[in-house]
Amino acid sequence: MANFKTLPGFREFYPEDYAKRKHIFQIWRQVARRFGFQEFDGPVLESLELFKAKSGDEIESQLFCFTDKGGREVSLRPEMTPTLARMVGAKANALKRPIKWFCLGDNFRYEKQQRGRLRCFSQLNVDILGEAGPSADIELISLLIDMLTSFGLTHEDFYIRLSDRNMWFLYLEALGNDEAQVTQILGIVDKWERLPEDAVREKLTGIVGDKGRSLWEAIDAFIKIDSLPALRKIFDGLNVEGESAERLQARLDDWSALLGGLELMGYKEFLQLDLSIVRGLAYYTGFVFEAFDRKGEFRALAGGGRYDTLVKKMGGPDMPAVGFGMGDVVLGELLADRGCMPQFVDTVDVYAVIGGEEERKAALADIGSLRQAGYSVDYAFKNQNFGKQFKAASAAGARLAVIYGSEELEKGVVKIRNMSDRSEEEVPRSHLAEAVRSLL
RNA sequence: GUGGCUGUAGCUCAGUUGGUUAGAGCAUCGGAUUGUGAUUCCGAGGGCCGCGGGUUCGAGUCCCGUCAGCCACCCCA
Repeated sequence: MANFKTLPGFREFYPEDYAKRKHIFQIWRQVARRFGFQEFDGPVLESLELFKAKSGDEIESQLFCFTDKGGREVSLRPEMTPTLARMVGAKANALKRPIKWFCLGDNFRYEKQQRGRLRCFSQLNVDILGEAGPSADIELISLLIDMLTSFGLTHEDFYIRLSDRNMWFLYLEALGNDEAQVTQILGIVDKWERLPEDAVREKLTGIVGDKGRSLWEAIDAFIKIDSLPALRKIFDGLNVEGESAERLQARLDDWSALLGGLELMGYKEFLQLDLSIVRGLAYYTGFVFEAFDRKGEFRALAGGGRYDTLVKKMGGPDMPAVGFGMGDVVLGELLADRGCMPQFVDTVDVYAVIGGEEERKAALADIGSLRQAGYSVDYAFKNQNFGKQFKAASAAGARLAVIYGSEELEKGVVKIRNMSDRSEEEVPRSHLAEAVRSLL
């Protein structure tokens, strides 16, 4: 026995834990459907190449991958996006736009586990494909906020940090950097807070030479921007002209639309413009966002953004896309911390309290009927005194106890006890189902 | 993958400078209690002290290794 432990990073769900996960899944599904998204799923096991194609060869060290019996290099899925991109790409011409899909399933990453990070976790993915404008981003971010508030969280518990890789490109190119340099610089921006300042300056100098010093100042100023007016202002100081000026203006208009739309929907207090978010891997192409708890005690709750070029890269047609992922692990920790987790495992409607062996016959007959009528009913397998049975009824969360005592059965009745207010009434056994229905 | 800390019952923890058969509370089960959810009382089960090796007359205790967990890195799709 003692030798058969769960593998590191894999969880077992005892009923109490399962109830918590089920609660999370229920809200995820409920809100996604409220927003008109359709649920899909793909294979848990895919070819290793699929994930390498999206993220590069280096990803292999973090994949739960192996060679199968047919000699195929395969991997448990670390995320849904490549599968989604393939599925959408394969039927792109037949699918109604916009494509609004979500998926809920287990994902696997071969990493050393820590709090908030396991090797197997459930993740919700929500994506909109086929819409390039900010309406899709608005829809997705409002869905994310609505989902978190549906768990009982408020703007005092979490917020969304909004950023934009496009804006970074416009800014850094206006400062005279080419595309390759910008990509490298964004890799440093991602680590801006975590690396010591000297190390950051050194890396910048490595990319742009003597301009490293002024570039550091410029990036530091850009990261500190926390409002749209401040963003406009910083570009005023740079003489952006011609085609770049047009792209800049269009992008600023997108920002107005995004923030304006989310404010109209009542989500202003959840939003924070924060350009320090660029998100690690380089396939994000526009708005990016992450949800965090306000106190900063936990890892990111959710993260996502635009990936307008990925579907094509994965073999499909040109297809703008935006999506986010949210795992059950960090969310579950935050919900528990804020008292937003359900207290009880599944409960029953009725608990039958049985006086003895003779009474059991009548009870079993009625229990069968009640169950067929759709009520959940539980009862003790062995004869026990009433006190124990009421205790068990209470522990089972029963709303009603139906009492089968010799006195009642002689009169052809049973006693129904309302477990919450302890009131009791006698009803004829022939009318039990109706009585239960009216009391529940 | 690297480093630090921690492993005793299902849970929370005691366990003396190394010394007899490893304890408590909670939880579980049984009983007091075959007509009502509380309280109380009595009792029971439950441990290769993470695992392996070493030192010693003797190891839960000291040493080494290993595994697992936590924390910080790396990474975070």
